[in-house]
Amino acid sequence: MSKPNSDSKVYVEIVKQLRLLIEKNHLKPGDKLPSERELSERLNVGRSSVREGLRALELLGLIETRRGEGTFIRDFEGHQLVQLLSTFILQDDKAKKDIMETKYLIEIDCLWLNMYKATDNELTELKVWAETATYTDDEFFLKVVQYAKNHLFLRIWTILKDYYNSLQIAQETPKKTDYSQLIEALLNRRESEVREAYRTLRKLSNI
Amino acid sequence: MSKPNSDSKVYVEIVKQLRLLIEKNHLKPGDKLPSERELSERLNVGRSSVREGLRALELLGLIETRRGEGTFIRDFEGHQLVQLLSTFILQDDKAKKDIMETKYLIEIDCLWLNMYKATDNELTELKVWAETATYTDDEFFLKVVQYAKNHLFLRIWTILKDYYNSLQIAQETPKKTDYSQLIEALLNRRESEVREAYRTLRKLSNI
DNA sequence: TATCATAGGTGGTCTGACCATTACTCTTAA
DNA sequence: TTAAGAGTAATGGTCAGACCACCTATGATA
Repeated sequence: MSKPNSDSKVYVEIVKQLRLLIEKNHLKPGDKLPSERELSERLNVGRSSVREGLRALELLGLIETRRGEGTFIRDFEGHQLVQLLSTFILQDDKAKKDIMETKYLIEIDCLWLNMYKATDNELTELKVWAETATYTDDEFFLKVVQYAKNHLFLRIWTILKDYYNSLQIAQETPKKTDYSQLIEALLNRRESEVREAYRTLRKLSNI
Repeated sequence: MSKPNSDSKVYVEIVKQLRLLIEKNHLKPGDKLPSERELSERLNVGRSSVREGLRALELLGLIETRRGEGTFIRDFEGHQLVQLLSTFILQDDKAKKDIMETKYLIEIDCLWLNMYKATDNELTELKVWAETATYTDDEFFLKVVQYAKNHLFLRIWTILKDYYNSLQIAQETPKKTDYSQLIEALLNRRESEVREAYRTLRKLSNI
């Protein structure tokens, strides 16, 4: 290691060096990293230390290793991370409640945004789909969130959804009429009606 | 490893086993994990593999290791998750509108949560503070978000706030009366009143 | 030219060794 | 009896070397 920088652990230094290497060489997802042995030599550290760093990055979903081939930069979508963290973090009930609560409120936010942003055409189209097609709850609300036309909400909701599903909460599937009524309320552009429809769909007492 | 389960890598199995161990023994943040050598023996794997798993968890902020002492579960109530998620939530979405919109809606969500969760005492205390102390808008809403008692919202809002501030949006500072009226509305537990007060404070036409 | 066996490179894992730091234990002195 | 100290055990940190399993490219052979 060029700069052990006193007390920092070697594997952390490896991670930093790898980041620099990626940045310097403009490496993109799919590109190959140097082999473990080469990194070990170039950085003047043991191969096991290199591996500790690589394994951490792999668990984060930032790289991908294929035996016999090498280590590659990954096009990370984050699902790996979500899965892993959820199993650790979601142990206490408080966190579970937070996730449910947040997901619900953001769904309502997106419904609200729909009232102002979605066109009648879009909503009508959505309604037809909701009444004819077969879909999961996630698929329905994905459309709702998409129509809200806010990329941030889309991203946040997507992550929340993954966490939420990993909770394995027993829950009745809403009826088809619940969904179409919700959209009907959106078409009427009546906030209270929308909230009421959502409450019914999710079987919530308040909100 | 009792069940190598075909192709899964050993260090991933280690991570799983550790999770089970934590769950089974009801280990809390601060508690000590078995030593690397003991884990290596108990799970019948090499110590280096154990270390790969532990290092990954450490980089995620889930555990903490102290040389000479041992490995401990960390209080991951905290920021590690946010940090990691934020990098890919907000990496290229700099759309001003989205950030503003999301921040406002989440602030309203938190206000709403306050109506149900915050005690009269808390709100009164907050009101006194709002009328006497000097504070920034961020500081005020930080308290609001905190009183909402939802860590997820707290994390999301904190990130949004930073991005929002980096946008350098010209905006009038709300008056002190705006803040106290908002809290007054919370104390009355009237949703419409709260929304109206927030609208006034942010000088928004709708929402 | 097409096919296939071989060798070399790569990650995956284990073992054993040594160091630095901390915790523990037991002796010794006040 | 108690407090201080020295010595020992345990722990994480790191390295080196050895295999193995797998993939790829090379090159010889049919």
